[in-house]
Amino acid sequence: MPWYPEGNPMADARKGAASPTAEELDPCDVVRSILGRVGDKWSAVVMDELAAGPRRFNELRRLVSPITQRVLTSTLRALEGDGLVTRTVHPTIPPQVEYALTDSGRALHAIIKNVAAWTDAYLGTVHAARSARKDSAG
Amino acid sequence: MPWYPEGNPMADARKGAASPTAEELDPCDVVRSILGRVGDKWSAVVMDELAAGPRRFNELRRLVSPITQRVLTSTLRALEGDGLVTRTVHPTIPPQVEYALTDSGRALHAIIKNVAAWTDAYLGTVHAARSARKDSAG
DNA sequence: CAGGATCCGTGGGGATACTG
DNA sequence: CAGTATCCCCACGGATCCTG
Repeated sequence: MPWYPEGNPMADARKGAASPTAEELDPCDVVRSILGRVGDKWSAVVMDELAAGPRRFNELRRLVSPITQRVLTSTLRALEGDGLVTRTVHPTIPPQVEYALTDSGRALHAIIKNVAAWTDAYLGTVHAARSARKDSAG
Repeated sequence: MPWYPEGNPMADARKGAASPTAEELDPCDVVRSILGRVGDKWSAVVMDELAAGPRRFNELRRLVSPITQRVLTSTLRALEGDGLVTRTVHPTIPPQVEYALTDSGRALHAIIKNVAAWTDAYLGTVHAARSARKDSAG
């Protein structure tokens, strides 16, 4: 039994098109959006850094290296929007904002680590396949 | 210890920019590319269908519903290029092509199912976070 | 049946400048 | 410090037509 819709997977789940009442919301769409989230360019890296403990914005910016400030912001907003990270503002001067993983974020991060383990196990297979592809392509 | 590079994650790993000699290839880049793969719009769905058994092209096309032929082709090529699925051509008339998961593909699919399980467990959390976001936005 | 070739719109993401 | 605002590029994905 598939976890994705028969007719229109994902659709505009990330835009919240029809705003269903949570119980009507298809888990399939959520799975797809979550896969898309951890599959985007930086979310997984950010989560992995946050797994070590709460971090501040520019701290993350440095840890996640060549990420742009604009992209880091939108990445964090997206993660926050799915309840994977929390954003805590300390009203000091200068402002201090701390980002941290939630329980769900931590659980999802564990799965990401499984992908890392998978890569460790199948690195040879992947590389062989890529080489073969390169081989037949010229 | 992070599974991604400090300086330049992903980079152009998917293009095979410098064609490293397999041992020099950073596993980190591979993790990112794999996450990107299962995070794209259709790969996970295709793999889930293939998990039930080998399928032919147009068979998949119907199962994965509104996917375009062009996109299904490129998705399958990408999966094949990473050694996640095999493509077997039977020289009949009309031509018959069968796609199937490899061992690594099956293992990766298992992880994807974990994400589905995660979603099942945290669906409420995710929805609550999304509602809250919607709440403060509108 | 299983694609290849072509055209095109959308938006993810990079660079840069500015602000409370 | 922690963002917001703008501009821009191009890869992803959709639509359509054509073929061995």
